[in-house]
Amino acid sequence: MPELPEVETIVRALRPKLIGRTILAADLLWPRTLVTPSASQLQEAIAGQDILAVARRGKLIHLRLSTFNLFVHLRMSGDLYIKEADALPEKHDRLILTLSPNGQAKAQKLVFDDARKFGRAWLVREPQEVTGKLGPEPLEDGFTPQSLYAGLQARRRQLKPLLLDQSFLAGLGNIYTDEALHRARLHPQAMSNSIKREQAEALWEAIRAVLQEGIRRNGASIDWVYRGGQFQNHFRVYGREGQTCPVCGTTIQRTVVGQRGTHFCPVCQPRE
DNA sequence: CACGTCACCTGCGTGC
DNA sequence: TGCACGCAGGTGACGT
Repeated sequence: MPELPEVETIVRALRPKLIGRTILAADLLWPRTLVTPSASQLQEAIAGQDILAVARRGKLIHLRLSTFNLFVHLRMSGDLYIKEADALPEKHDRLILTLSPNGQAKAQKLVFDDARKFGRAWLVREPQEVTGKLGPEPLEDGFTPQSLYAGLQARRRQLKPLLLDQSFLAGLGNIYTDEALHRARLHPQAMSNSIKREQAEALWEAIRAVLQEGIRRNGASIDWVYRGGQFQNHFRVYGREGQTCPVCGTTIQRTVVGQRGTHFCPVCQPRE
């Protein structure tokens, strides 16, 4: 489900409900969900931790706690939401955190739900332990047309796998990469070091535009997991194989690049 | 360093 | 209805 805009949407929804509350207990239902610490150390470490801030780094959800930092990566099918404490456990619940009551609100719990079990959580002292290898945030000031151009020149890789590499840029996934490349009129398999300065500028602009539009529409919901987003109704290429390009009317093609389904317009995005 | 392949998992849609 | 198959928003560990 989630790329940067979907994670940002979840973070914005959770932030006002979580800040100022205390985690009372943890219940780990699928042990591999927790990378660190060990399941036996989790309870003692997390009980009594206050939630000071709720943030996002790339696709990671970051809860800043009194003395620890909790990170959650939703991977393919994860979701994170608040339920009433007396709600029945569901089939795909993997980690449940009991929250202190919030004013007159009833006791609640923060649930990490993940059908495919790819999602992961970390409870660490230092954020760097989890975020250390991530590339720049595409919507922050450190990411500029110049830095993107320099990064592209420094590598010799196909554009799509490079943009999916979280150490190159943090937050793009399969959908937003296809959408950004289409907006920038670049072929997914163009080599990064062949990109001209003005093309890099167009790509920078396209990346920011698709992410901002995704956030504005509360993300994309394209399967049974995520709810509420509208961006899926505005895809130009993703999932539109056989339909027409909204720019030129050509039939959108689907191919496979780096094991990922890849959608593009052969006219707007010529291979050259 | 770049790339291909597999592994991790479950569930849904399609076609026979 | 059942069943096999392909596909899925992500990443990490391999081998070449």
